[in-house]
Amino acid sequence: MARVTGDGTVGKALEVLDQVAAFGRPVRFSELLADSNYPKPTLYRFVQTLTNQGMLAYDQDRHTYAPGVRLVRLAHAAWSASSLAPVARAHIDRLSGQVNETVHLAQLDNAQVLYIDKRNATKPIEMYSQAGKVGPVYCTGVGKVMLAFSDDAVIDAVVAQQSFHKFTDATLTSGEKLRTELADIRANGYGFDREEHEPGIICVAMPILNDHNRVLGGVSVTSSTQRTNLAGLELLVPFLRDAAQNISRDAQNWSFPDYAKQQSTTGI
Amino acid sequence: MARVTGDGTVGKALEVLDQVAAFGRPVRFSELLADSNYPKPTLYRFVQTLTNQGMLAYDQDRHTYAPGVRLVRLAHAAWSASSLAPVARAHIDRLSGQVNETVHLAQLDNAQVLYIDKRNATKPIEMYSQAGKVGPVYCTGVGKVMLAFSDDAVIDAVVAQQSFHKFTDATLTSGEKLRTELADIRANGYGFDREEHEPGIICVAMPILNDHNRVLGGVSVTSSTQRTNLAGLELLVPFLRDAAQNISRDAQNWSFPDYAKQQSTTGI
DNA sequence: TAATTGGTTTCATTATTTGAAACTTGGTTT
DNA sequence: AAACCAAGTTTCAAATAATGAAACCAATTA
Repeated sequence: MARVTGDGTVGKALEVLDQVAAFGRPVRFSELLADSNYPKPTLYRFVQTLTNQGMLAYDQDRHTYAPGVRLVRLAHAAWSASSLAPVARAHIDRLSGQVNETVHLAQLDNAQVLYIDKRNATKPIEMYSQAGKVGPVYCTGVGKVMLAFSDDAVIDAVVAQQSFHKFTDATLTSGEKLRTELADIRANGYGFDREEHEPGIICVAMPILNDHNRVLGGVSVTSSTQRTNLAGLELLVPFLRDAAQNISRDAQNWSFPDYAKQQSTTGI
Repeated sequence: MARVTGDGTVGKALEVLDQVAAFGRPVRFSELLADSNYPKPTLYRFVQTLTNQGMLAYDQDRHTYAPGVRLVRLAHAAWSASSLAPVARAHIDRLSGQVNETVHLAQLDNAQVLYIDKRNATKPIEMYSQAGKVGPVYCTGVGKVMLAFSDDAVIDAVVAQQSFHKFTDATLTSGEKLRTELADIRANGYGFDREEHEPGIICVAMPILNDHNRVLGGVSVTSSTQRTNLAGLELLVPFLRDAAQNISRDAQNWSFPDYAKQQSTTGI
């Protein structure tokens, strides 16, 4: 369930891919090697293969590797086929208008929160710069609500992988405290971020569940202690619930039937 | 150089990943199998591995596979580290304002044009729906200019992989014609799309070259025959050239020095 | 010119992948 | 309910690919 390093060669190669991505900048082979468990020729071949495959891009002038553009194409597919984003778009827009605050749509990726879409009440959308970002599970609203409604096995695995870094005074700093919070969230049906990640930043979050109560994702409304408070955010729960239910419904109705529109006209 | 199916197990697994992505919707295992060269257990294990790794997402209720969210995270890294987009952003914005037409930023991915960023003069940006899209090399402005300035080996490989589907009356329908056009483009320094992909849609495109004359990407300004004509677009070449040169300069200066800003504050 | 660093190739050993066949599971038909 | 069927999963010996120590090459640097 949780990602296991080492299903075969493929797993190792993808590990290397993650490693390159983690640098956040072009890296030289020697830097990767210094940072790697693999012996030189092994790492070398992985990097070669990934480059051949377009998953890494090699800069001949600088002798550096960076995540390749093939990923962008694949992500486009991921974003439009697998994620909730396209289905949720209209509902996120609507919610954003109703609450006039920042709205996030997220899914779980391994033991992390992955932000899939975002509406910033004021500024225009800066999608690619935000979608794809990851955050911690244990101290974000969406993270906690998604985890709260996951299977026990997933909860165990994810809790075990949290760092519990103390971002603020309110950060939950142990698996115990997190589990207590998760129970509260299950009881309530929604959850808060009480300045646990960033001082002054609060949010209310709602899980998106399918008919079998499986977690599809989460939505949240974020604000600051200057603009409102937890009680104020709680007033927005009905809007959040509506959005979550609508997204869930659409996500489930969508699926199979219509793929006539597979390839739209180029439009580019 | 060009992507070769079958560097080892990793190549095969990524091939399967592409296959799933190509469906553009969640697929069942049996559909993949019907569409695959691999025997059942082999394909099965690839799909398992990719799912374990988060590169595919399995829907337990529908028994379907779709590109996984891990790709979105990796693509975020790709987009911000490898692609020109972040560096080019400001220049694309500026160009868009100057010409008041749709502007595209693209790179080559294998034998395809991959759109990395876009500015739509009028409507607000719809990034995710556009960035990540792919188009043909032989009948788009950016495709042709990027190819024109590529190494001979790349040209040979890419030309060999083009379908030369006749989209319009103006579409170049053979490798010969394309090569002639590429020579013209090299002589001129820029190129056009003369309604070759879609009737009524024209564009002027400029390659983005580094100091060693290697192709980093391409920029283009698109319009319609209703709004202007090729001569009109040609007037915009100076703006395009400026943008391309500025992007190139920034792309080369950027790189190593500054990665203090590695992890920005959460900002989410 | 020697030494060093960064990158690439070789090759025998080792471990993994492979796929035909057999099996299980869940759903459908009679 | 029994028989059937299709979809998905596991087994296991043979075939293949991955591994990494060592050696090699190519630029720099001392």
